[in-house]
Amino acid sequence: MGGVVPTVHDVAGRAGVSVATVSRVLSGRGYASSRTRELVLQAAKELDYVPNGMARGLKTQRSGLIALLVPEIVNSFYTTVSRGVEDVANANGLQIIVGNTDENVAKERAYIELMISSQVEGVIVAPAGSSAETLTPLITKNIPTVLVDRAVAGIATDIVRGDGVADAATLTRHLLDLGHRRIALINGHLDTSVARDREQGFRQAHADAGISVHEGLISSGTWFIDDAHGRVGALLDDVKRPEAVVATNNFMAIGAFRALRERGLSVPDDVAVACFDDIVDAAEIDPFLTAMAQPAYTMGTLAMQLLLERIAGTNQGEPREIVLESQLLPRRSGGERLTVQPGDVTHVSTPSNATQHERGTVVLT
Amino acid sequence: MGGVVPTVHDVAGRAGVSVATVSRVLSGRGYASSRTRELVLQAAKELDYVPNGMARGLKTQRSGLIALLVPEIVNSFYTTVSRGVEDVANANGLQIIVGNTDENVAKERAYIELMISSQVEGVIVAPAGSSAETLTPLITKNIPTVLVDRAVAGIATDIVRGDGVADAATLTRHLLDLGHRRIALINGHLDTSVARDREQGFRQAHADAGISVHEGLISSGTWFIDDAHGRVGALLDDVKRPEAVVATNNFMAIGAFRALRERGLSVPDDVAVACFDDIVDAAEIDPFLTAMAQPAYTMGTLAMQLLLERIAGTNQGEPREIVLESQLLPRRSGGERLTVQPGDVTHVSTPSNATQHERGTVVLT
DNA sequence: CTGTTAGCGCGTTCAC
DNA sequence: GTGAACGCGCTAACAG
Repeated sequence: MGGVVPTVHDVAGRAGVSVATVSRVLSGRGYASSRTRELVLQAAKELDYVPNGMARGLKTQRSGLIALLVPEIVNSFYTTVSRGVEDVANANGLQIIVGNTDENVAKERAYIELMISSQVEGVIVAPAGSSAETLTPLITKNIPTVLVDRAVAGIATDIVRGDGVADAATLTRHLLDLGHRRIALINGHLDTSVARDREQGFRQAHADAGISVHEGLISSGTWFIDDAHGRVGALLDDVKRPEAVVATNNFMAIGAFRALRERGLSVPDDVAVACFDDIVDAAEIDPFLTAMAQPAYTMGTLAMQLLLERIAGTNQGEPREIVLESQLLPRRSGGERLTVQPGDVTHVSTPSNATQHERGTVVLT
Repeated sequence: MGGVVPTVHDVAGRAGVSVATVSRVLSGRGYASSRTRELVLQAAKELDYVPNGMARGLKTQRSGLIALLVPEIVNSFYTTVSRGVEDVANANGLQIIVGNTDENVAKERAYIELMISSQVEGVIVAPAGSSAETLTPLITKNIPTVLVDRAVAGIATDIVRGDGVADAATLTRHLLDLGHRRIALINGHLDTSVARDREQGFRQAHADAGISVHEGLISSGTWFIDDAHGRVGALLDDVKRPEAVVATNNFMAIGAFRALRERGLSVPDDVAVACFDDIVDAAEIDPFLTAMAQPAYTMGTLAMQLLLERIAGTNQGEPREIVLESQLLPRRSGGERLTVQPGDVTHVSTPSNATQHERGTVVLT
């Protein structure tokens, strides 16, 4: 049982050639007679030789690695984004390494250090905070960086995101149109651009409709289930409970459902619920939750494509911003009176492929 | 600005000391006067110095990296496993890099090469196939390896898995008890140990009850949504459709629901459905889908703990096998006549923590 | 077409 | 307490 990992020297010795020849044959670059080539390949296979990526990377200054930093890997929105990133990366001979920052700036900072240390060739990040400080090491070191989902003030890089203001306005208007008036907004951390944008859109839809928002029904906090659970619970225990709840991400909607279920309240009869980012798995089983679905997979693929151009140097221009359209998926939790017909596009298909509602128009800014 | 990544030399120059001193200070090993220490730290901070992991790894023969290979990263079962792995790894100063094999042996092989090349210190893998061949490079190179979820004949390593036979028997018995007789088994790839085990349990439950299985209702194929969708569809279009469908993973249940929805059939009135591996997000919104929930998070943490012992050399003994108990979550899709009370444990909580039903007894074999 | 050699950035002896 | 020098495994010049 081996135990010792073979190196180029071992292969060279076995094939009776020099290390340089081995390197040339295996990396495909440089000349080699078909006979020696054969010899080397044979020896490499016999030894089960795998090149040491560290040594190679140290020499070539290339790692073939792309870093992806997401705030919450168990959230299907981000797994779908990551599939998009991965598919494009792999198609271009790059591997991705995923870091889960847990919405935690300190963890994010640690990951960025690790990524720099790993000599990744580029980074795609959905930032946990609003501070540019965490990301600056990437900028000063000229490591190609692309943001997804969330913008950060003071960081001028390519970014692929949704239109938080417009999306929130659309979703809110949808609820207003359904007759709801006391609408709660369970928002994420105001540190993030999306949270601020979505609150703005929420207010705007009210203003446009000439309806005043209920300030007491607006709250912000973390993006997590538990936090939303607590906040919605408090609202429900109040004398005048909200008629509808808008959660600014899918996890917070789950928190809302938990609070409702605990109190024996039913959706949408007692309280309507709608949220951002579809929960595909749930919708597959029962298309119930009304959601503003961002094109997660497409976000990932586009972010990776932008990154590729930066890495290759194809594009050295000004930072680009791609704003993708979301799609309103009116189902039943909002109190819709629509009857869903079999075959209706009220749910999305396998997240490993671009989905129907992901044909959002690309708006370049 | 910058653009050039600083090295030990830059730090040394700025601090007016030698590279050796810089290395000693920053790695914490070796002596240094508090004055020079100060100088070095200062210079490093000013330059935003981050050590080159490749160079360091090349020298120390340590990467601080753990590889995790899963067949399908968008499947919540595996994301939950990966959270478990990550939490334990991080607590021990290790980072994980995740590879998505897509149930594809070739992709798995490529990833394993990459992982070896990356000099990972250990590997946790849910194998895509039944062949030991893909994994042997890890064994011959003495890279600590732990399997999760799926066993592979001929690979003698630590493994953490569920009890496929018992779990399938329990779930099947549950459906039989509810009165279903024509039960379809939509199985995954028989290449994998779990698929074989689950079929065995399915048959056993029938035998125990003195009821014969309907061979025409048993099928196997890939673990993917689309495949299950097609197979269930064919069954439904048959003259005598099944009364119940057991999907051997959560994704295949989704495929079943798709086929049912297309045909306007309702669950459980027209056809009952149950599956392996809970879909937590869906259950949070509505605890509907009856499932045999494996303790995914715990699987991840235990696998990582076993791996840590192998890496540290604490345990050099025989391969261990940890078999975790699953929990039957009888909800409504199976045709249960239970009325679910608010507060009932019919769903699980945040997957980033060990959940209630994950208190499975640990059975050591 | 092939072998010798230098050096990527770091940690680590060993002298001083 | 500190610096000079070597080598981890690999690739890229340069000779031959």
